[in-house]
Amino acid sequence: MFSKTSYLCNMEIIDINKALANQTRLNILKWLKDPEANFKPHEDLGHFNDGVCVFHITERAGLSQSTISTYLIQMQKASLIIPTRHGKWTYYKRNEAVISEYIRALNNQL
Amino acid sequence: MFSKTSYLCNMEIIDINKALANQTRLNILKWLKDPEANFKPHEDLGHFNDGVCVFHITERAGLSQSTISTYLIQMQKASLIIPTRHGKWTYYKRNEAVISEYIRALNNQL
DNA sequence: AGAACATATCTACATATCTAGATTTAAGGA
DNA sequence: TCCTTAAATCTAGATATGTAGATATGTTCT
Repeated sequence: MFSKTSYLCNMEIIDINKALANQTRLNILKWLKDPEANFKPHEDLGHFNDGVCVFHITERAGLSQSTISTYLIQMQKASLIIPTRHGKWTYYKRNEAVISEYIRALNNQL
Repeated sequence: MFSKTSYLCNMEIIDINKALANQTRLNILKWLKDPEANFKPHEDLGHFNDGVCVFHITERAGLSQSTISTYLIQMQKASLIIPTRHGKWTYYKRNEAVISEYIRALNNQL
């Protein structure tokens, strides 16, 4: 049988390190840890269950919409965040399982 | 008073993430964890107290001497490794204090 | 001093990343 | 259906990274 924990392979760790090798992307991951503290409440949804929408992240980061969209997709490909579509908004939330597995992997391997 | 532990600032974490966003550099850091297992003994010195010389790391990595030298200097600038000159050889060993501080910082901040 | 060797630096080129404006796609509302 | 808005994709130029060959520097040996 397989263990319950998911192990990250080398390549995935490299992709995560690349994603976190940029101040804005690192900030985004930290901001998403506490959406209430870092973003204004989203009027149409009223909660942060699925994270924060691209528009608000763009606003907070101060870079262009296309740049932030590109960053978020890169972070999503590295499995750091999870997108959820609500109507015309895309919400991104942290993938806590992968983030803690990543830290555990560094602890063991580094 | 200041705490005894040294804290890594944001910029240093980014530099470490950049250094670790490459398979060869990540490998080098892991290899240096156990020089006996990963490198042949150095004839002229007979121990690994100061790590492993560039020549042996180059040999193990299979990239050019100039590439590995460049990588090692980048890792040193990110404080991940410490160079020691013995005659014509430069030995590099892990900077364990920074590495564990880095992991601790990720644990706290990520 | 001169030869030989280990490492660092310089130069160069290919590829990747950063970033934004323009365009396209998808969804909602008039 | 048409207009508006949010987000993704396309295009492009500036900058950074990956990587190696050539050269310079520092050290040891003869």
